[in-house]
Amino acid sequence: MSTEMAIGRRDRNRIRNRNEILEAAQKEFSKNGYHDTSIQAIAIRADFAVGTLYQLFGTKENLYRELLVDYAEQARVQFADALSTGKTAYERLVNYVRAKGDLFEDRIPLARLILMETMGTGVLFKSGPKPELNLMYDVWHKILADIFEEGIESGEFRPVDAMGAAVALEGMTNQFIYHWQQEPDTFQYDRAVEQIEELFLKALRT
Amino acid sequence: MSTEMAIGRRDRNRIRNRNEILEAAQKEFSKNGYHDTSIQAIAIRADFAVGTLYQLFGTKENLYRELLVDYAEQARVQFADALSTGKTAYERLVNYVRAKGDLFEDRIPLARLILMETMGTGVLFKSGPKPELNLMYDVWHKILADIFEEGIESGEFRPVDAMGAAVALEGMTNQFIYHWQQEPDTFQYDRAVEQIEELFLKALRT
Amino acid sequence: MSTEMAIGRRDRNRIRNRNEILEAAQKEFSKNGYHDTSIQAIAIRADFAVGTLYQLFGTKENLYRELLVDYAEQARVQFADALSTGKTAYERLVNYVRAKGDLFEDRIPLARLILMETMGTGVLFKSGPKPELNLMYDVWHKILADIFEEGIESGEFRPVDAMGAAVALEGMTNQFIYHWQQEPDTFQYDRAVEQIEELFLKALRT
Amino acid sequence: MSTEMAIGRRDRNRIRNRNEILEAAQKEFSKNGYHDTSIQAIAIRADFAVGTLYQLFGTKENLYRELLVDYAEQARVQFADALSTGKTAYERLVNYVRAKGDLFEDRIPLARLILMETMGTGVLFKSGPKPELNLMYDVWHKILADIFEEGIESGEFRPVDAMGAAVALEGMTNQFIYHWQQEPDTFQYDRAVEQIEELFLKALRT
DNA sequence: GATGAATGAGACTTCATTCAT
DNA sequence: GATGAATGAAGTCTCATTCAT
Repeated sequence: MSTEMAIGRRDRNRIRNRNEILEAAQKEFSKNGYHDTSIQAIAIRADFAVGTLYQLFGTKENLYRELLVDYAEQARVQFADALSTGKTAYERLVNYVRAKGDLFEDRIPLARLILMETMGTGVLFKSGPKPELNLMYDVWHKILADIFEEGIESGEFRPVDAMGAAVALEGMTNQFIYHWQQEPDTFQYDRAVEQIEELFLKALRT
Repeated sequence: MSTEMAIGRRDRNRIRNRNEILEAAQKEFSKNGYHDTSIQAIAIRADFAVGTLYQLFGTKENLYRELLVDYAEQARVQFADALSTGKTAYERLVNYVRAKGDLFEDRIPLARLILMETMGTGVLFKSGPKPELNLMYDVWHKILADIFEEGIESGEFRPVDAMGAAVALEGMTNQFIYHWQQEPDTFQYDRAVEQIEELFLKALRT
Repeated sequence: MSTEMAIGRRDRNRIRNRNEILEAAQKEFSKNGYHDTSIQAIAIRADFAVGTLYQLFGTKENLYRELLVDYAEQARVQFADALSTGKTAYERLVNYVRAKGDLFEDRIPLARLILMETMGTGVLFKSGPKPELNLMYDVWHKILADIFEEGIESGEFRPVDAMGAAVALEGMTNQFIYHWQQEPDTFQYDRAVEQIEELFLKALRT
Repeated sequence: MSTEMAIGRRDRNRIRNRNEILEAAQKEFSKNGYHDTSIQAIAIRADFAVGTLYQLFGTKENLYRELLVDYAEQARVQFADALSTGKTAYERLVNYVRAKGDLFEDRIPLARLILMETMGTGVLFKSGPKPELNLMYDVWHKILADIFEEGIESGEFRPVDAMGAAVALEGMTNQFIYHWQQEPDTFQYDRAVEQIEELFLKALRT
């Protein structure tokens, strides 16, 4: 009835295949990293022929990029949501930290890839600009800085450097997430949230 | 008479060659990362034959490992030094943060490699144990945690989770270093030190 | 009532499609040669699906063959026409040389393909017999030889080896055409015709 | 004793390998043409590993180019020799025609490649300038034209267009060589030489 | 001990061809 | 009849590693 229903079988198939391939790619790339993952391996896991991956994604690098961009978009949406939920800046930031943990929990295998790319050590960073992925670094810093700024202006926070606070918060969450990945049995992310509050956020309040 | 004096021309040569090769390897690996650096490229830059590299290091992976272990040892020494300088835990931690920045400043090209490896996304983390490099992650966390513990026991710091504080501090410094690498013109690491004090360390004091 | 009148819409469509595809194929093959032209590229230019091309032509090689055969037939007709126009053998041969130039002028992009194939270096010559294209080589030599023979028998030409004369004439025209393609700005084919007369044909006359 | 004796074993090996590979490449390329010959096939015939071919020649196209350039140089030398032997321009040209036949007889498999490239339908002509191979087309025309010019100036030949005569002669020889390749049992190149004299060269004389 | 030519497994990518819709 | 997504064999090229000199 709607225009969206006009999406044909062809297109639906295409999208389904695309997603299945991205799913397989995510698992393989996360396991061994970009260079030690072959297109063959992804194709086998996805149960498609190599040619199909190339028809849909063009190059290995592009498949990888699409994977991260897909994920970055999801993240952006969820984080924006978290950051707009809560009365105070403090609450919003806690929600963000929690959402970041949730995202990684849902898609644990992607965690290493994301950390790698956001830390600037990844594949995509080598070749020129990568506007799609800026979301993951610059823009996130900026968005967080805005929340800190808000809190400062409303008198909720001490007058600190908002961008510095944003960088610090990002660093902490990343490191806690990494720590959590390394020792999933003895460390829960819930404790990370608590500690970030305790060690950092509370101290910002006036 | 001592065994050390027994180092002959042979061994001295070997060591000199080893260092020249590691120097070249550092430059090449830092430029393009592990996978996009070939042994032949390193050999050319070092002005040795590939066979010589294989005689001294066995495999490409091992050459890379030795490089990082070398660096990790330097870092360990410098950090241990910084962490034992200063009267209070607070001062020692500030010295550590400063020393970390200095280390990266001295050897900027290695920075990406280190960040990559310490974030767990590097080559060496893939396969099995990597005790030498734990220095770079686990052990550092532990050493920092000990300092926080000291500060807590002496009443200098609030009774927080010491390991949590260590993780948080590592995360912050890494992120500031990364930020600094990205925007070397507008951001000085000195400001990072100040902000880490302002946002984090001061708030720990009783 | 006749079978020819029985050509229905179906068949007319089929022929129209066939021609559109051949047109596109000609452009693509001429641009990049046989091996560097893909069926998909032809399909896109012709605005048909690849499946349609395969339904009509079976294989890539066959599509190519049909293209050349089509062209060869056109050429045969035009050359036969030229060779039967003119009172003397001399005139007929001049007409032929002119017609050959005209043909290449009309369909310049095909020129390289034809030269390639007639020089025996093309795709179709590789595998076994290729009777359709003999038109383009053996048969042409023979037809020309017949004209020379006629001229000799009628006393118009000296008693030379007719086949040798035919081969020589073909070689000259091909080389002039090639020369002309290489330097279209400074060399006109009209001059080629004059020179072939001057250097070769006139000398044959008694 | 001479400096040439200073060529070491290494270099001698390298040159021998190079030649063996070129030999194998010549056979394979001549059999199936550039595109239908794989580096694998050449490597197997030459009894080297693929990597060795790549170490010595860089790319497939370059291996092919070297092959033709090597050959072109041989040809240039032999033709220059033939063209400088003989008292009259007529004799020199006959010597050239004969030398051309000899060259092709010695290295029959290369004939198709050479014709293909000199006719401008080959692989190397697609991508920009190819100065090395100009020897095979432009320069040869020019050199021949100079001989005709000489003959004209000395009064030995009629005052015809020298470049036209050169083009005509090249075309004839090429076509006779091709004809000869096609029917090696019934047609000897000796007859080609005679006929070129009879049909073309003699008629130029005053 | 040093050398570097030789190796060959394996990676990415293309594209002629098929076949279910 | 027409479509074009899917296929997978095959090709080019790289590079870690070896070993005869």
